[in-house]
Amino acid sequence: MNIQREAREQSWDLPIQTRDGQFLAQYSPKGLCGLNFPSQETQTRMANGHPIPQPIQRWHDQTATDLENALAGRPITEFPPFDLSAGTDFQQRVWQILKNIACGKTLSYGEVAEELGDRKAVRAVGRACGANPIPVLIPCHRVLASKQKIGGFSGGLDWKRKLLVREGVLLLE
DNA sequence: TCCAATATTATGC
DNA sequence: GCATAATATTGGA
Repeated sequence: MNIQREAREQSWDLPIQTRDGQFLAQYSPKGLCGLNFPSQETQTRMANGHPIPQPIQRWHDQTATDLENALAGRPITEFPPFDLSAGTDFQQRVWQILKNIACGKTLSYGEVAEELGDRKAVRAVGRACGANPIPVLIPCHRVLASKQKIGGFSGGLDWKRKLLVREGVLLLE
């Protein structure tokens, strides 16, 4: 694996208030690089007093709009730029596939693995999904286990169920 | 370089 | 249904 590690780049953390709580978006100079579910930590104000560059403010507006749509189960048409350079090649390949899953549709871990060309990499796919830095916008919640079973979710299974129900996806479990 | 851990899946009991 | 083996990738010792 060839991951070039640079000195810590500058980043900005900005909160997004939704009806489901306050999310926390993280930006690098290249784009959106992280999104956190509401928690005690995201309640604290992060971007207080720091100057926000104009492009990042624009990305953030887009992110906030997208997040509202995603939480409402509506399809997202336009994304802010993503900075996925923190992930490995394999992970970025998986995340790319996830972005292509239409709203209301689901894939199994095995199907994602087949898209990658290696049917046996199902387990690695699950691992890559768990490492997804931008849940909801990169719809890792649309990846289920076989037979429409829920599988797992890094942000908590309640979130996964809630998101899928709002998109009209029916689960077995 | 090796080893344990994983958001899996297919198979056998 | 539950236990188990097979399998790819990752991160840490």
